Amino acid sequence: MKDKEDNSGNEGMESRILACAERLFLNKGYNLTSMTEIAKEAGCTQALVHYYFRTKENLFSKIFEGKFQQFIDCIVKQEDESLPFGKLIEVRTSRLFDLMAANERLPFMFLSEFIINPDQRINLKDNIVSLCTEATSRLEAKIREEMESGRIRSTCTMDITLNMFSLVVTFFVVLPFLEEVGLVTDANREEFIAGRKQEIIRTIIASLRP
Amino acid sequence: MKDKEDNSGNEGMESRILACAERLFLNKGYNLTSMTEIAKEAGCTQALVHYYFRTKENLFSKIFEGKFQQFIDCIVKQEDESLPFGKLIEVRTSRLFDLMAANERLPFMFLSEFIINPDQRINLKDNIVSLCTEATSRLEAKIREEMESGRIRSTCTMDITLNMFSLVVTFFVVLPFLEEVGLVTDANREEFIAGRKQEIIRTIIASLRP
DNA sequence: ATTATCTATAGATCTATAGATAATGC
DNA sequence: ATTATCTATAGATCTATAGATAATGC
Repeated sequence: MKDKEDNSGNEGMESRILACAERLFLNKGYNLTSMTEIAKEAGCTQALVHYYFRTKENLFSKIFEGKFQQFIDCIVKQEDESLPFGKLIEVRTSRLFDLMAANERLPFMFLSEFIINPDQRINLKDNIVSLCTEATSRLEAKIREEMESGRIRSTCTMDITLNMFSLVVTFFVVLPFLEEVGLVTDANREEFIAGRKQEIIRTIIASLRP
Repeated sequence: MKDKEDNSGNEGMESRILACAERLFLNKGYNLTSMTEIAKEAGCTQALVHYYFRTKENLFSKIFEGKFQQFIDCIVKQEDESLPFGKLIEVRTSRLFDLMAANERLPFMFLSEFIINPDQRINLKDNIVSLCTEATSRLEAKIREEMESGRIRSTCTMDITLNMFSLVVTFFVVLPFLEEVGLVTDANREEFIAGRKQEIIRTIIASLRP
């Protein structure tokens, strides 16, 4: 009865706190966000935030792990294996791109929390390994097959995966810069993002031709 | 007489402090590094750090701007314009890659300081714009020429630049993960990095074929 | 009764500065 | 004399907790 986790309406302080904490952690990372600030945003006392989540660590973990799971689920989702190779790459890239578009601050959260404090906080190492294995294993066989039949140039799964990841994620990390600098405006934003998505897919596929 | 900035030997507390601060800021970002910690590492009192640099902000700016300038100088360096297009892309990518290899924590410093606090601290916007303009302008004409003569597929400077930047920078951001997870070890590290460098160049060039 | 919320406060930091003392260069 | 260094401390935060009070469900 306690874990409603509803979030949908304006029901209850607990979800208000969670929502505010999520937004703040995503925008400023763990260390720059204070319990006091979360409380102020949620409209309650800072003691109440501790009442619900005991420690800051706790609150952060809850949010981070939720986001991470969501990320995994999306990536690992079973795709149609019968698709031709090019289409498969396209579907996968497209899905990663959309996920990032819906969570633009996610990479920043990862960087600021996981890379800075490798030892500390969350132990997602195993999670990450299995994610990578899962994400690449089904691709691996297909890639080998394509290479052997000469339909793509010689390369490896790691490189293809890194290329996909690099192109998609960096775009969203760089986007705020482009906006601040005026290269992307409110008017052309949607179009710019859609265009870049197509270009990334085109780049990956074109780069694989023999 | 005061700004020796020698750094080479073990001469003087001031350079010791600068060196320690640089290392700490690069590894943990501005907010996670305290003056106390810098002092402790440098082997002096925290008051002394203030004596030399007055404020933390000051100390950080000095280091950050130095790094940024170094970055600009390296990117913008005049290359041989007479090189064939493919070679030019290769030289440019290679140079960016080597710069990153020599400053693996740089992207992190950028992210943690510039993206989190866009308004705050350093006003590098103009610097960045002129860097981008400078970096792409000389390429622009060449790209148009290649496209018109059909030697590369239809694309634009922005996309090529983003591709280069994404592939190179993300690799170094991801590298610590790959190490932690065991995919890259001390034994294969050098080889892995060199291999990835070649693959990135190959990817960019291959993706441009008509 | 139990659950949700507040006030108040202890205990850690951290930045910055004032003021004392040691080292150095004329 | 000037420059480099230290000790001590003021003043801001911040996390976490204790203890009081208001709201809610039987």
